[in-house]
Amino acid sequence: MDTLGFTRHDHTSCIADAVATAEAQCQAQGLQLTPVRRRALEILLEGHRAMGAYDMLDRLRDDGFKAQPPVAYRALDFLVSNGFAHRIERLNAFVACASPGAAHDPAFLICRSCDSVAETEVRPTQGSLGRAARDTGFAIESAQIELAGLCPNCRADA
Amino acid sequence: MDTLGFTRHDHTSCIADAVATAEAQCQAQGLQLTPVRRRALEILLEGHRAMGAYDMLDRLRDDGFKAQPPVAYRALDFLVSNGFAHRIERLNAFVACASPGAAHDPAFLICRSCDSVAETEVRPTQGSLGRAARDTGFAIESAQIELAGLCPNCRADA
DNA sequence: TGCGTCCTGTTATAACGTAACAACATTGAT
DNA sequence: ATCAATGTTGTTACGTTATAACAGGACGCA
Repeated sequence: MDTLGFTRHDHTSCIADAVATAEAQCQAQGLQLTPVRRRALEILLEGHRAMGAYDMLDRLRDDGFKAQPPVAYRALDFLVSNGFAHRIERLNAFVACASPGAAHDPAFLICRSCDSVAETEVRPTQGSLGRAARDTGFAIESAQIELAGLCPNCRADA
Repeated sequence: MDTLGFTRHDHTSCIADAVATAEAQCQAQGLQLTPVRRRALEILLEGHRAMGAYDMLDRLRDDGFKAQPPVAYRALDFLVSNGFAHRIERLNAFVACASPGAAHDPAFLICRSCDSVAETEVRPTQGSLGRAARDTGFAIESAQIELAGLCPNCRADA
């Protein structure tokens, strides 16, 4: 069980590593990490923070991309569907994945004060949730677990 | 651990009971279960099914309410903030609460085929989630757990 | 009566998301 | 070499979801 996102770390290399992982994985799977997609990933990685599609759009425009909404949504869809990012439903927003490449059922710890997001693993079919699903005959296909609260940094401020 | 929503039951009395519970609770807490709010609750209760705010709006209009979007959103906000309904983030939609009156951290089993929703209890601060949160110093304030899949009825059809 | 509070009615607009089509590049088959 | 298939981007236009802001009505209460 690994939790990232609220802790200090070497952020420059954290970005570089994540981009390199994405590159390698795209290479291996015949996916194209095009300039917009790559830049979108970098932008997400800059903060471990949820970012809306229109904020992403603005950032892409700042970088000189000709960007209408579909451009941002397509880049984000690519990142999400290939496991490089996740969508945070509660915020209508997106975060970079903390462990790209590894298949996982993520759960998110979302700070209501600074929107930073930490990601942790979960096995939804185990424990009480899985039991409840089995009891009713429900077949779980995907889980979305979002916990809201205060991150350690914002707790310290308050 | 109780799971409702996919099972056969006496639906007429299920609606009546839920409305009665809401009435009693409003009485007790000095809340006003006004006509729009009451009707909105009844509409949600008709199916154990997620319903969008604009669908609710249409239903209210059919019933003769003069309704613009804020009317539906206000009624739904009232129901949600007093525990008579829940918001399903994943669907931008709402369901009636399966155990109104009881304080609870709900988890939802959402059928991707028919949008019906079952509700089950969960204690997010226990188990691996709680452990992960404590390890990082994150203070959980609310949890939102949504499992998507196939309900028993839709499984049988397929 | 006049004040405060809560609720509703209404207008307008913000925020989020997508359908659909045109243009271009890459690849692979013939 | 050329053609078709596929995948990506650029663009317009629109659909869906949600809220700000203000006016007016109902009710309780000093």
